[in-house]
Amino acid sequence: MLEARLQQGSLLKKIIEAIKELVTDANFDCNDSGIALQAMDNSHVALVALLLRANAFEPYRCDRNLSLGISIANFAKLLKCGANDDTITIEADENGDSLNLTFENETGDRTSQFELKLMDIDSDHLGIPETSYDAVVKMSSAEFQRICRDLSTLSESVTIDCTKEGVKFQAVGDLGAGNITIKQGASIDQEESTTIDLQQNCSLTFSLKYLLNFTKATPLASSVTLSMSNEVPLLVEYKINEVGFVRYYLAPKIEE
Amino acid sequence: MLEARLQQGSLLKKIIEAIKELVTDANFDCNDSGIALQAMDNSHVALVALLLRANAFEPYRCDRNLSLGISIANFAKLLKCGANDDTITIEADENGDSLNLTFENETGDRTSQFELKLMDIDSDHLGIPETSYDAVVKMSSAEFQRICRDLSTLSESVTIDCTKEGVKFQAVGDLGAGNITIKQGASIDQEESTTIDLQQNCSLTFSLKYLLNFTKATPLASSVTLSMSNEVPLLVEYKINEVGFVRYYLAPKIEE
DNA sequence: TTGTCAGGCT
DNA sequence: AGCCTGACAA
Repeated sequence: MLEARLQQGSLLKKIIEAIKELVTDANFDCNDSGIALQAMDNSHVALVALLLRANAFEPYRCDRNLSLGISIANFAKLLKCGANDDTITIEADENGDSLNLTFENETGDRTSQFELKLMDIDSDHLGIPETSYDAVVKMSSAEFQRICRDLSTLSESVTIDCTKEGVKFQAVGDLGAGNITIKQGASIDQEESTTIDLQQNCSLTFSLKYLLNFTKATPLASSVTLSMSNEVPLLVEYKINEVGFVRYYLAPKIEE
Repeated sequence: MLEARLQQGSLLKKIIEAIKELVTDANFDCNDSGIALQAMDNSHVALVALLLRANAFEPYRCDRNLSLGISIANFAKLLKCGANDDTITIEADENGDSLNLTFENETGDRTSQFELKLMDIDSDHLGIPETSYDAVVKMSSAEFQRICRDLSTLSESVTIDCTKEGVKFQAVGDLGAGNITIKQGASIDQEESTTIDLQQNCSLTFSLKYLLNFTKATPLASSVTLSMSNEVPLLVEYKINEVGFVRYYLAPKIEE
């Protein structure tokens, strides 16, 4: 039996929007500490990890571990049936063949209930090692999105170089070439300011199509963290205040 | 060697937006007095002339005359990679096979560089005679845009009549007919006020498709000047404060 | 390629 | 506050 009530329903909507393009079906693993999801994207190139801590909900109740196989696309459809400032409650009972969604508006004079059929999903549960990275860049999520969007007009892929001076995004294409350099900590605004935690310079190349996809999570956080080591998958993390995170992993393109 | 730095980058973006629909490739002629462009539109019906004076830039440096063959479409793409309040620097070196674009944000913690490949373009350099016109109408650019937009729902072409009383725009089409008359000096606001400098009444008919295209320059100036003489191409001019102008020329339709 | 939706600008 | 442009999904 799971019961989880989320005051800020828009949060769940945004989270599902942030992953639905990449993952069509996935297991939501629920236990008393919260709800987690881990899944390879449809083309088995990227990996998505999501955590919603129990204390994000009020109340939160989960008697025993449950793995809810959810069609993300259908879940997203049902979530659109709730208004942004509705409270959302999700419930699953013991037999676990369906998920109940309840929307309540602020004044409490409207209640909507939806039932989502659950499915059996083979979980390719990859253990993700908690690595330490050579470079950890924290920057404005909007700026990261803008950079990915701009550079994708030039090329399919971007090379990210991290040095003490800053982080440089480069793309080369038919109509020309472009690079964008962000210096560390120049901005005064704390949230917007870029910080670079550098153990070692690194240079990696990634598919812009995937990065652009990751930036669907931009509405969830004002900043994003890019963690890199040479020849190791990039970690792109959006921390959601007091709630949890959405993380994306993407392997670098290998130099030929 | 050309180096030109424009504080208000949005200006260049707007200028290119104002001409890109008409002209896909054109030579930018640079000398020590500034940057100029003259080109027939793709269908060789209209003519576009652009001037950016050297003093619009700070600094401006152009050692020797250069003719930069630019794909306007690609230039526009790269310009979109800069934010509106970025400073833009354009540079071209001696061999002139590429143009460098640099964007810097206000705080200076982000620098973006883009390289645009140049091309060889045959310039059909038409000398434009500095005529004196029978009627010169200065009016609100927004109002002119609105008139063109409204009348193009009625017809393909508009007839403009200038008399002492004012300027009348007429269109006749299948669903009916319409005309809009602007009287001289009706508005109090100086910039918005319409003035008509009339030597002789005139009446000319133009393609609305082209006029509508010219009004892409509306964001560049609050007023527009229409200069007309019977059976002579119309001159539509947007003066850009302290910077230069965008001019469009369009031959009238001939009465059958 | 078209229609819908969100964000930015005037 | 309204209009317009750009982005995103079907």
